[in-house]
Amino acid sequence: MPLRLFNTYRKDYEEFTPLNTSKVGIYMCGMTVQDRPHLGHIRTFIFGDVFRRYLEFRGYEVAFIQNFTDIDDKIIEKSKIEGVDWRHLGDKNINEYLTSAMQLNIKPATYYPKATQFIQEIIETITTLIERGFAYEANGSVYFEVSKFKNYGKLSGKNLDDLKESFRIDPDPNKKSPFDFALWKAWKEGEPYWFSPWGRGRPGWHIECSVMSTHFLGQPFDIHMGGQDLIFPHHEDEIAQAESARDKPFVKYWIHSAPMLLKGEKMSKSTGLYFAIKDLLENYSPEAIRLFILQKHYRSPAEYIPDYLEEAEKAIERIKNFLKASPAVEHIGPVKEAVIQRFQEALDDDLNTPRAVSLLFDLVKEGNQKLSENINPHEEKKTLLLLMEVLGFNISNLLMEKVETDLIRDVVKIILDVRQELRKNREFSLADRIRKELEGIGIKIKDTKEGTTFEF
RNA sequence: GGCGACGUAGCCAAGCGGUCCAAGGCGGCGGUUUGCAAAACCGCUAUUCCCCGGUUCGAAUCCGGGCGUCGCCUCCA
Repeated sequence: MPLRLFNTYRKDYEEFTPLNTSKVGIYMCGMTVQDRPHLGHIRTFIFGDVFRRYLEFRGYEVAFIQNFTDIDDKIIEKSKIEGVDWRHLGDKNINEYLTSAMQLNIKPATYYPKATQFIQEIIETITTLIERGFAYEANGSVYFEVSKFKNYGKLSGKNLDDLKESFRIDPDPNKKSPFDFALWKAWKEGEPYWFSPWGRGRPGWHIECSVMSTHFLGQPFDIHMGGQDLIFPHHEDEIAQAESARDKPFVKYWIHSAPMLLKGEKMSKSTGLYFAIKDLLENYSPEAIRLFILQKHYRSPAEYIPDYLEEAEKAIERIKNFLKASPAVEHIGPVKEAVIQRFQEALDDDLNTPRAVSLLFDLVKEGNQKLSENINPHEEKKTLLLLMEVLGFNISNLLMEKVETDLIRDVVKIILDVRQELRKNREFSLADRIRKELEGIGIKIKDTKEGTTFEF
């Protein structure tokens, strides 16, 4: 079965065939780090994570590059407002991302290049673009001349005439045309700078991605991912730069994920309308956040309200209950091939994670049925764990009990033993009171045929 | 104004020409189990897929026209 993906460049589904038979290169457009990572970013990155895991599951070796753009206008602006060094601001947000990503079980990238680590290569590429006649210098800045690149607008479906109609900002007087974009920005007092053939300055916003992606993955490379909001102008400009610098196609497949909405509006740094992922992780489990995201197709806009995370939390609870209620699985032993087949069909179909997720719950249901008939559901459980692994759920998290020490366990056991006596003597009101009070401090107990169980 | 996406049960969300008299999750209702709970199981919860036309033997699925929502066109995952 071929893997079918929606390629933004063709605006249609395409069968995935990597440039090299067994190796796949993915460049995930990461954050510009002027602000804290939020749910919208995480949605994109979790899809990237699942896509990568699925390719690995299918036997590909994946090089996954995710950048941090750590120098640009907004970072400088924001650091001035906050009165901190721009590097400090960037590092803070990068660390916040990496910590949250780890909690969310997002596989670490092969490399996390930063724009400031590639200034020399950026300068070289800009020099090439000038030499080849695609760029020009003006007052210490360098601009890409859009009219020189014949395919401009191909990715975003825009043409220069339409853009002309809709141009909304005052054109920079240094530019030959308002569509031209900066490759290098001349230094201004109080701003960070690097030395270049055009004087002091810093890179423009799009060039770092063209340079870093091809540095690690070559040109062309297989997959470039990111949010839909990057299609224009960011990715359009990346194509123009890379293809003009090297006369070679830039990227084979462009994969874009839809935005996270908040009260009907896009969650975004610029509006301040967002939920920082770190804050969310204080109230919800990483598994619930992942489930919530994967229950929607990556190309559909998704509304966020806290209730949805609550719902996902309950759904995760259902899976957890099954995992805890069923016996541990052996390493060897059969899995449900038919379910794995359907799982693959779902993900082969442009990464249809909602359909893939539904199989998880089918397995839980079948497994529970077996449990209630006293049959060991080892096949269901084994298959479930396998599928969850591919979807990036942290299995040990699901199986792990929360904060508890041996001492507390022993104390609770004593209490429950006494309660058991009360129940035997049919002193239910006292037994119920113990249950209720234990629940009040976060210890849930269940009376089953095999005895009373508890969890924190 | 230009370009694009979408509108499926109380809510979230798959399905994209027949196998759909429409997956899965949350919620609700009834039952089994339990001293009562919890968990779990069983059954029910969209005669219909925004509206109106059309194509077809057959449409949630294709086409046309409405209405509505969102994204991009300026920094954004």
